[in-house]
Amino acid sequence: MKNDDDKAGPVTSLDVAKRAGVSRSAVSRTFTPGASVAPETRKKVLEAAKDLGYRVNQLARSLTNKRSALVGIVAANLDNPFRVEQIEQISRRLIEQNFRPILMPAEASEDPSHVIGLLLEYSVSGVIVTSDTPPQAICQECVSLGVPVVLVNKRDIDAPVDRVLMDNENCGRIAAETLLRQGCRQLALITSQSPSFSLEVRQTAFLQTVADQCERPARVFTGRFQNYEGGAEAVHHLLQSDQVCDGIFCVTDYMALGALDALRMDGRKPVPKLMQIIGCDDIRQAAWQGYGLTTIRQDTQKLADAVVAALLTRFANPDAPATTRILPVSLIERSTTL
Amino acid sequence: MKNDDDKAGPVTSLDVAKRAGVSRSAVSRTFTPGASVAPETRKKVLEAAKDLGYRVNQLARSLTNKRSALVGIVAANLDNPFRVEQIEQISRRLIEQNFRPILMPAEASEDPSHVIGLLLEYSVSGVIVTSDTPPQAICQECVSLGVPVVLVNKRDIDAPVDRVLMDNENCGRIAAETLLRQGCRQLALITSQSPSFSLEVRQTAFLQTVADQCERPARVFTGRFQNYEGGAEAVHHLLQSDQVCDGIFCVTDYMALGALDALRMDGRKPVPKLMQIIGCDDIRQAAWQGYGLTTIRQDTQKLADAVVAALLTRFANPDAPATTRILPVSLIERSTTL
DNA sequence: CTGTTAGCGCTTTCAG
DNA sequence: CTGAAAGCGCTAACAG
Repeated sequence: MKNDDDKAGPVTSLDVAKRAGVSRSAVSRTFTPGASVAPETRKKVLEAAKDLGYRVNQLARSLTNKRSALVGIVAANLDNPFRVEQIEQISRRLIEQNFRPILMPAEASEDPSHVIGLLLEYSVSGVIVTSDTPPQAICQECVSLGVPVVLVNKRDIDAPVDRVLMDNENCGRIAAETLLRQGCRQLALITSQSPSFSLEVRQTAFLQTVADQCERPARVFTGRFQNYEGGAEAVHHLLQSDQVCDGIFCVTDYMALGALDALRMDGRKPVPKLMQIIGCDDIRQAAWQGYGLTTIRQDTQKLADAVVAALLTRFANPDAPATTRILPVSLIERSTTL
Repeated sequence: MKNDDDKAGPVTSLDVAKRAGVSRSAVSRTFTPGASVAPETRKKVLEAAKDLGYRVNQLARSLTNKRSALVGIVAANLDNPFRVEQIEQISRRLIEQNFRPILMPAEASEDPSHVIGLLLEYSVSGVIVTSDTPPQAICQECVSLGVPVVLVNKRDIDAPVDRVLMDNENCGRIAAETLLRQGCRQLALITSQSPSFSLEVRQTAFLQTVADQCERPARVFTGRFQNYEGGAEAVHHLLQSDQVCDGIFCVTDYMALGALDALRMDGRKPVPKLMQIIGCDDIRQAAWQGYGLTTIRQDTQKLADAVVAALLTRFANPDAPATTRILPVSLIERSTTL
């Protein structure tokens, strides 16, 4: 039933107004949730809009509102399946709440400032950072522009930004306690040479727990990168060292899979018989038949909920003090532990 | 050196103009690539802008330009690492070209129309679809609104939209020829019960090539889903069938990994000795030590380049006939073939 | 090269 | 509840 006007191009609220025989304001109100329009008027407008194929121009709307429904997501390390799960869940929640996520993949090393600047030009109403912790300066700038920043699994910072973390400390603790409970006598920690904040916390908690509950301190082996290859590399160091070891905590599943494969390839230390291994994150690959990795799960859905909740709360109350949400983790036992 | 005015809020071009002692137009021109401004003026403007912390409001700019730099990416199946690589590369290219990608994860099954509608409200200047082929109606609508659509690895459609495909036909052919060349006598095809367009083409080409070059036709086994579990499921069917078979083509690496693990778990058909297997896509996991999957590679960087090129070309020439870009593929031999 | 003027499409007071 | 009018921040035509 589309009635092409003479002039092509997108249909505006004025077109709809004319056809419905009302004013632009009436049209606007019809499409503004919670505005007062007579049911009669509303009906006429809706009908005209449908006939014409009208769509609100959100850009124009944002211009007056001073706030768009655009939200930036700054993400690095998309090769790690865990990161992907995070951003997928976050995007979905955002869209459910009628936001539109702008995805900004960032180099792992690169300073997120630049990318955040790019977002600011688009009047995003919020920025979610899952890459490196952005410098304080840019956070301050966002805040002073009224753009909330939510940091996911990032270090604390001296700026009023909200954070969502999973309970990294507990990850390390649970890993250590589980391995010891399963009878391991000499533990090892596998991590990356330049650990991010989360990894650092996991490491420290693990090492501390081992120190507290076991006579032998855990040994530490590292790979250059926080990925599959890094895990394999660390295992090579471990095997070369010829030191006794019967239980490993890998700070991420992504590294753990590399470690596990390297261990199996080598063959001297069958898992879990002579070597037990626990990862962290519960990426889908951990559950694959070929791996069956025991790990510590964090629920990316809950994480996404928390992130979006943080954002919404902040919109409602821009001047509230910065908050930190810590999400619980749980052990998932599969076949790499006894 | 930020000079807070009395009135807070974002700095506008007028603020900069005043401070630099010029008109708003001069400011606008300074920030418009390829506009003519006297170097002197430009300098003054830039300085004032920096002092004030000015940022162009792209939303306002888009409103006059009638075209934003927003580009929608509609993606499903983000659990498949290959999809993730695609969208990561595409996002990066887009950002390099100063676009901003809006990520719309879609349910695999769901009709992309709705999601595209959400994008249209934001005056996106293009839509890239890697999920299911959207219905013709919505494509028509995009086109008539001047919003180019680029389909990635999707079926052709009766609407003027550009497509980027990899050479799926060659994938199937190469797989068949390679397996036969390596001495396989009885081939099998593993695919999903409801194959997407790409998979269908790969299947058909594989089956056809086998029919042409081998006396025994290939057998087909399917899993319910196009994923790891689906691959494993198909292998179970294959093993249960008790039919002879010494070479498998899996239509995606993602399925192939599940197939490989199931085969190893079972143990009766060691790979590659008694069973050779070839996947397709070359996801990173295929190269993992634990898998070493022989596969057919498509270069996601080239794909991203082609997608963005299609978009740019279309901007330059909106009325050109629809194009299809087909990207070459190549065999990567690892350890699941002899 | 520069400033003035007139909108882009929408929302939002403010009277009626 | 409704319409008229003003303006969000920017750019594009046009004279100068």
